[in-house]
Amino acid sequence: MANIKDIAEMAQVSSATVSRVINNEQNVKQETRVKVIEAMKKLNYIPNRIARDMKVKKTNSIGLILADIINPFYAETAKRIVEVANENNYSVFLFNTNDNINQQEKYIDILLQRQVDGFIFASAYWEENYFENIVSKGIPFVLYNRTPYNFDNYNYVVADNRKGANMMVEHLYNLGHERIALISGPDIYSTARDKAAGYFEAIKKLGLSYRRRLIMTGPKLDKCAYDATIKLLASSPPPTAIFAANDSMALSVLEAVKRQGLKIAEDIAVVGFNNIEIAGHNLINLTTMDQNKRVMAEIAINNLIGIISNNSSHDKIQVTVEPQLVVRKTCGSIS
Amino acid sequence: MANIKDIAEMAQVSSATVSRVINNEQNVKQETRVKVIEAMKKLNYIPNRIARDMKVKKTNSIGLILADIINPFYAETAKRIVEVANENNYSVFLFNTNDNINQQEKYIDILLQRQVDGFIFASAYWEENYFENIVSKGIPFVLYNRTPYNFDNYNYVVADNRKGANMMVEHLYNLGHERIALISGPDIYSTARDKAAGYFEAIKKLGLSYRRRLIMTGPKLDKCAYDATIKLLASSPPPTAIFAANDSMALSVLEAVKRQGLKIAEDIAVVGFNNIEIAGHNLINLTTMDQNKRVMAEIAINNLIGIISNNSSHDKIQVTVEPQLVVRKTCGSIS
DNA sequence: TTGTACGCGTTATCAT
DNA sequence: ATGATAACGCGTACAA
Repeated sequence: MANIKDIAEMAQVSSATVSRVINNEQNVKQETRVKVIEAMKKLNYIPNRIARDMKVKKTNSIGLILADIINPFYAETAKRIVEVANENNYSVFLFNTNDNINQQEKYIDILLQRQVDGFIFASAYWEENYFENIVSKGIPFVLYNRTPYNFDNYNYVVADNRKGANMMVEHLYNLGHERIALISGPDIYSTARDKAAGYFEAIKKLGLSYRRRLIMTGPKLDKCAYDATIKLLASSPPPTAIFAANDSMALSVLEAVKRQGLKIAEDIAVVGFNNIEIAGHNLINLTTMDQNKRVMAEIAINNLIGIISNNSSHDKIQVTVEPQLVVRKTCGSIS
Repeated sequence: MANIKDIAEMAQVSSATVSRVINNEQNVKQETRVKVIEAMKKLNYIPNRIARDMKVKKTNSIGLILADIINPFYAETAKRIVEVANENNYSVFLFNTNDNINQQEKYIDILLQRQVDGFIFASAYWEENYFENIVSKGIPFVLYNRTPYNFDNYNYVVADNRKGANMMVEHLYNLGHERIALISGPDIYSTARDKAAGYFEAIKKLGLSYRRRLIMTGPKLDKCAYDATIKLLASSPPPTAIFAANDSMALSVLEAVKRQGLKIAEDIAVVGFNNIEIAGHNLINLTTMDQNKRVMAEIAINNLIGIISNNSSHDKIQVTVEPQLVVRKTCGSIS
């Protein structure tokens, strides 16, 4: 592997000059520039980026830690984040916590050692205390989608889940539903908390009676959503609508409803949250809340890069994106 | 940011000793070890991994370049690759070519500069010449799923797409179909070529007549599959079965069939390839070929890591995994 | 068991 | 416009 000195030797210049042409600096004679470039070609030279990074103390790399890349919601945001990062000459390390609460801290440590310039967390738990640790190191990060319980001082890009859930319940109410069940993730996710809060808010606002029986939460999400649905359908009186806190869970709900021989929409309304791509498929037609993932992802990555380059950690990025109701067919229509 | 010297100073030892405790070497007195560890804690020390990497000439990082993380097929393999890599103390850089043929080479160059220890390519095009360039640099890589036209000397993990397609056509034939359409990606993907080859092989073997009209290929995949289906259904006589070269396309085919008011399975059989998770959903029930992505991904990453650590680039990893027919409902049943 | 000294491949400073 | 050289933070002989 040729290095900068080999090039210098072959081109009969100093390594400083070679460095100049590598970095496209202008103060170098055209003639010597071509000499150097030829030498680089001849030796198949590849600049050693980590040596450079060590010197300039910047790696142009970021860490993306997310909950589950299988979930289309995360896949869609990961795609956009990686794209925009690359366009700006950043590379991204991908980590997948698989919602395993112990991985997070380990991955952060690895990324810190690797000297990343910043983080995006799409995997935060409600109770988390080590973000302070990161800010104390002065390395910027933005929380995506989920937040820990105390995040007023952090950068974040989230959806207004409380409002979205509220709107969704109201939509179901307007369709004539009064027994609306909620199937949500566990409280360790801020998204689950906020959606539950919005749900209760709406229940109260609309004067619907609160039924503990209709609230299902659990850690295994998809698998849990299926089981929860079976239970709900067996209860009496059963709910007339089921609100799943995300589309992946809603898919499981649909599956359970069908398996029980009930007609979706007709016998029971089902709605989700996220608007993942498959939700719009005409074999699914899931009514859901769109989060504009593409825009959310862009805001997150662009601002992270902005903070990194300006080093102005003064202005916090705190964005709450309004979700939008997407009415399809699983919720049925006004009779 | 504290460095190894700061620790050495505070702990009243040499930096060499600090290095020893960082790397958990045994030849250091317990007493001094704790002194050092305390100093590290006190100064909130984080070892600078890129300085270490430069010294030892190994980064424990790999590059994963894939075609489209949105496609569940790639998402599912990416997840497993990242998981196994992490378990083995490797970090992975993720790049998404979005099937843009120009990105690939650029990303390879970036990864090379970043001194990755190896690559996994799940995005190769049929015509590609720069892999030789990488082998000449001695850095190992494995081709995943797709291959370029000349890959006998490379490591690869692929499915037997030819055989899989052949089996699928035969399955449809056994169900009574004789006009079987193929909707496939363009020939720049080895997977598309191989599936087409298997399709023709079966057509011939079964004595079915070849109809040019029934073969649709195109670059835009999903969108193209939808349009192709519309055309196929309008042709006369229309096919009685449509074989889509992957599940994502099959989903679009299903969508088009439904939109045309036809009954899936009853009026026309539809089958896919990949067995992505949603294919098993009981609102979809897509008949498809399972590729055992989890195992394929494990083979790829484990072997890559093996090659890296053994440095024995002698034994090539060349694995072709047998796909397995998964019969669900979109293909209909024997009447 | 510990310390000294050098090198990894760059960039940056200061000369010239 | 170019060169000499000192960092960057760490590992690793080699010596002690």
